[in-house]
Amino acid sequence: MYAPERQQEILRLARDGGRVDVVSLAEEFQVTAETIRRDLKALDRAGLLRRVHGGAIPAGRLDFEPDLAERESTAADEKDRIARAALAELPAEGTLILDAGSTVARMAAAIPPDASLTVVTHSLPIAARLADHPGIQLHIVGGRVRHRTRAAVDAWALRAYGEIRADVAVVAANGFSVEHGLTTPDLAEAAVKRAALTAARRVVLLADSSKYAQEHFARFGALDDVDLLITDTGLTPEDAGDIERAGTEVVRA
Amino acid sequence: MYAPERQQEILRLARDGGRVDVVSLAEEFQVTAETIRRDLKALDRAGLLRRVHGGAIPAGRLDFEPDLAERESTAADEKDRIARAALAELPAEGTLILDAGSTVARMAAAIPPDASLTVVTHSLPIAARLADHPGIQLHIVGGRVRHRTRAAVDAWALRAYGEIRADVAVVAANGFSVEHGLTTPDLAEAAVKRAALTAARRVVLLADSSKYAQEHFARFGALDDVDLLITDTGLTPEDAGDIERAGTEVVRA
DNA sequence: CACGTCGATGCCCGTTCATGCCTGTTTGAG
DNA sequence: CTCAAACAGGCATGAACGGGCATCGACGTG
Repeated sequence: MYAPERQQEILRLARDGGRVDVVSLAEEFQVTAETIRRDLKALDRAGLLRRVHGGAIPAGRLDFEPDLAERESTAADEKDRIARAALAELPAEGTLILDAGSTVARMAAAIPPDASLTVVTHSLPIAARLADHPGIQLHIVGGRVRHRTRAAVDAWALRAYGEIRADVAVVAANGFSVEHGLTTPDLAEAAVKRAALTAARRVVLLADSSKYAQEHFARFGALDDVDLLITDTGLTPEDAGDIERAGTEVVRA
Repeated sequence: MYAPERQQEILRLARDGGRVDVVSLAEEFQVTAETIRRDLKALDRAGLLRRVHGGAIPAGRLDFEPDLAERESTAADEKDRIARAALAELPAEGTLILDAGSTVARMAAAIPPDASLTVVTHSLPIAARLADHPGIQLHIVGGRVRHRTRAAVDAWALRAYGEIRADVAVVAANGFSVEHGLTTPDLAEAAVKRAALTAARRVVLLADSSKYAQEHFARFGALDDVDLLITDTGLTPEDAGDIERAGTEVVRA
């Protein structure tokens, strides 16, 4: 049996039974578990299956994105520390722009109940989290909602940010460096991020150290657009020094 | 059972029953409480559930009614029937405006996974629910978010609806009658509803029979702005007749 | 036909993941 | 205010994972 045949069959089994597991597939097709894993990985990349630990589930069967429901990764811990440190940078009252991103979301979730803020965001998860916060006047920025990030983008979002002026913007980036500035994989999202940080008097960037020196497709600003970078101790003091010389204050939480 | 499957099921149970608790989930799935806690934490981080001591409640509930035990569940039953009937009125493809409201939210949650639609909504819970639907191009309408209904209102929302034209709008009302039309308690919300139904070629009203002959503070349209009313069998045939004579088709689910 | 290439598969081994158990701390109901 | 239940964090364990390397057979070229 050829690999594509086997994968086809695996897909059928998965759709049929709602799930498959590596060990029984290996037994079934008389191959090793490694081979099955490679098959599942291929099907996962093709978007036909969703890989889970121990097996796979047909795509679309789960009505939420598991990559949003990130498990206990090691990064989660550092993101939490960054989020807590960021909290200290929030004004006691005033207006705040919150970018999309898991670290920002975590910070939003930790905003104390007695805070009194006006918050503007284009992130759906963050808005959902803050909607019932009694002290927060929430404004959602409209637009087309990207599936992967659940953030609003395009014309409505750009125009909305063009019409406001906030005290602080808390933004995230997939990559940042002194030379290439702030980057993210998606162009539409980059445009909104740029609009968001332009609309604020003070810009705070939350990014764990793994993002340093990364560059992605779309650039949305220079590092000196950022007034304060909050990151973790994974960033070397030398790198921190480079960034500070470029004019951005650095906090290593 | 894989962790994501279990989490999916927990989410379903939570949305279904309004709440879940750690101990019964642990029993139900034959795992320890620690594992359930980890699941709930993951779902909480993803913004799908709100963690509380002892369990969790679904994020973005429209109203936290004190006891949704019995009185709610009977109403829920009828709302579900209305929601299902409304589903049949959706175009196979095209653009759809969804108003805020629990019945509309139920309908949105029941949109089949193979649907291919463009959906515009100013309701945060509905947007959150549809954001990961693979076949739906979702647009969120921006604006100030009202705490009680978690819907966007005011200038941004009004302008957005003024700029679009949809095939169908599915709207809800707190009260409806032939004489006083469609009413709701909040003025700002009424303005958005009016803008939403003006932006659609066809207007479908979802309202259970308890809303009939009710009038609230803010009026956002006449009954003959509505092309089709979907309600439950609690509406008497005579009342239905009155409404149909006024030019609105009535479906009693 | 001989030889080199390449893709598929299997094997090995260090790493990660999911889960359970334990312990000290926090929470909230009475 | 008290106390049992719930929680968080640390640790242990076995299964699952994934990258690197070896093998094997199919294929193509000279």
